[in-house]
Parts: sequence; C-alpha cells; structure tokens
Amino acid sequence: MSKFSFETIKQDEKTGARIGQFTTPHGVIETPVFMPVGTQATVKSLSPEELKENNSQIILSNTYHLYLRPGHEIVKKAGGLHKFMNWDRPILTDSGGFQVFSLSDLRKISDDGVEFRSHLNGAKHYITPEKDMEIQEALGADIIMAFDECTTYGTDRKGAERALERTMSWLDRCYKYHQNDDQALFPIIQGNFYKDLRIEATKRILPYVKHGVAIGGLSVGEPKHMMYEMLDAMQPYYPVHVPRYLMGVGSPDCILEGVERGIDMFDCVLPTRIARNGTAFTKTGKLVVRNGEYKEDFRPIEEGCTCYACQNYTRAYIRHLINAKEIFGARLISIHNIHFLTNLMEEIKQAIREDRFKEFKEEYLKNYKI
RNA sequence: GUGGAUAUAGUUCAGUUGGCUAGAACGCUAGAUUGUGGCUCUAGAGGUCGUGGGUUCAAGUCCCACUAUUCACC
Repeated sequence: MSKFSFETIKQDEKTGARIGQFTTPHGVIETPVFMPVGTQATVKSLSPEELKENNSQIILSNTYHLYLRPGHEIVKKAGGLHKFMNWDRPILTDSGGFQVFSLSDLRKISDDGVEFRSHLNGAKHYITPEKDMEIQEALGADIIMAFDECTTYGTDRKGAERALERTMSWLDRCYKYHQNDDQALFPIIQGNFYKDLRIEATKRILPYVKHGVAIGGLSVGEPKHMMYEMLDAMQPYYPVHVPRYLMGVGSPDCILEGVERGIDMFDCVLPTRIARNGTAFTKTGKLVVRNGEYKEDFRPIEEGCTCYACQNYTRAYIRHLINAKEIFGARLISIHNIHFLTNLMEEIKQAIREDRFKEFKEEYLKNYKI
C-alpha cells in the first residue's frame, strides 16, 4: 500500500484546471497549491507557525544548499528535515539541478555527473544522480526531485537535445537507485523551448512516473508567452493520475495560466524575495511599499486582506521598516505575500468547484496590472 | 577680543603645479526580482563650488574683504 496517492476531486469542463488531493506521509495536500521556498531549511524570515497561519500546506527546500551546509548527514542525525526545522507538514526538496545551471560559472558537467565549487568556500564537489538520491534520502523530504540538467533560454537545438538526453539518462539512474517508499520521486520534463522536444520528453518520462511529474527549465528569463506555448504543447501528454508540478513559478498571472493548463503545484521565491526588497502583491498588481508615495499612507498594504500584516500594520510603518532595513519589515511583507498567494489558490479552487474558473481568471487578470 | 582652521550635491567628503559639460559614498526618487549565491541589482534627479571683488587667455583651485562655522588662547 503506497503512502502516496492522488485523486482528482473536480475537473474543470472548459480548461485543464482541476482540484486534487495529494496524499503524502505528512498529510494531504489540496491542489492546486503554492509552495513557499525555504532554501536553507527555513522560509526566509518566517517561522513554521506563521506559515501555517498563512495556510501553507507544503514547503520546498534545497538539496544543494543543505548538502553544503549544514551537510545532509547532520540533517539525518537530527532526525530528518521535518524534525530539524520543526515542520510537520509535507516537504519537497529540489535536487540541485537548477543550481548546477544557475551557478554555471563554477561547474563542469559530464554524462556521469557534475563537478562544481561551493559558493561558500570554493571547495570542489562532485554530484552524480546516485549521490543526489542519497543526499535527498538523508534529508528525508516527502517529495524529492530527479537530478536534471536545466538549460538556459537561448540554448541551441543541439545543446537542448544533449541536455535532454543527459536528463533522461540521469532520471533512469535516479529511478534505479531510489528505493525508499516514504519518498515520492518526481521526474523532470526538460526540452528547453522546442515544442517537439518538450512533447518527446513528456512521453519519455512516463515509465518513470509513480507519484508525480515536474516541468522544469521554464521561467528562466523567456517571454511569458513562450512558457505558455510550451505548457500548451505538453498538456495533452501529461499522465492524468498524478500531480503536475511547474517548477519556479510564480507570479499570480503565471499561476493562473498554469492552472488553466493543468498544473497542480507551484513554487517560487518571488513572494519572499520581493518582500525583502519592499514589494508586495496586491489584486491590482505589485505595490512597491518602499516608494515615497506611501510615506504618509496609513492604510494596510491591501484593504480587506485578512493577513497578520494587513490586520495590524500600515504602509507608512512598513515602508519605514524597509527603509530602515529592519527585519520586521521583510517579515511583514513576506507574511502578506505568502498569504496573498495561498489565498489566490483558495479562490482558484473555489472557482473550479463552481465551474467558473475561466471567468474568474479573466476577471482577475483584468484587474491585475503586470 | 586675539590668533588659526574650514566653507564644493540632502549628508560626509575628493578635486593634483590654476586647464574640457565639478566627482564619490551614503541618502533621495523610480524600476527590476520566477526549482533564492540577493540587507541585491539597474537607472535617475540633485551643485550659479559661502558672498562680493581682484589677478589671469582660463579660478572650486591664487589674492583681498565680508559672512558663517569651528578650535585654541585671553
């Protein structure tokens, strides 16, 4: 009896949008879901309690970072990531494949694995798919990701093909090495921005799909319409019975477009990152709280918002905190931004339930200034 | 009161033996941020160089007076 299962509760008639229940060893996740990112075993500036208050169902953490510091063995000794960071809901760890791509000036990729230098102290490390599985198993997340090669926007056809072949061969090795029933291994679909490669990749990962599938290599600086075109191309070929995870997305508009195209899971650093730089999500678009026009604005970030920050603090105060580089400012906007996205997911689910997702999305995007 | 020092962007300061549209840092203003190497990154505004004279082809720079600030001593 598997510890994982996915059930579609409601399928939208007009679009790919759907509501699902994803059961994991640490509880049931209602999809579509947004996962806050906690790279270093913490969602920057927030406590697990605050995340729960914001209805975060699952968080993401990062293999690359935890492997380098404090080291996966220490996390294992602590009793696993859940115990280590005091988070008893589901956790997903990214494989580090993306870091290999984003830290490219430090890396050397071969078919066997990746050699790279630590950004912390320059020490050389070598990661293979097998090693990556070993690390992610030690970390102990509920969902783990295959070790993949993520290409940049602008990679030529040959490079994209080569990366896809490598990703497929690495997936095979991850799959064979991974023998832990407590963890769901998600294959990652690559193929850069070539529709036929994307379709081919979506088909080729099918034999490796047990509990879920991820779409990687998007949202890497391309125009948004290109990402949507790739999603359109892949949509007919996804497995139906598992959740689909669009990695690294995103902004409210991208999430809506993703849900419409059958995506169930999203993660993004955006809400916490822009919070630290003084920008908040609102239903009408981004609000740069740091700006001078809010100096004497004693309204909450967003009128009617039920988050802790909006219930208790004003734009003028938060602006002051951000300008004074006080940590509490980053905390308050992070709380608001994560609340904003989890609340968006609630609204999306409600719309799907009531068979009005398409209308909801169009109305929402009419008000949301990108 | 006497003697010295200083006066350049909002602030703290650079500015060579006089030589192009006077610079920096911070601050300010506005953008960016998508599987987090980010208290980050990008751009912009802002100065009749204390005031008034003088010397010179040319003065932020040299000379004089005044004003302000500041230090020391009466």
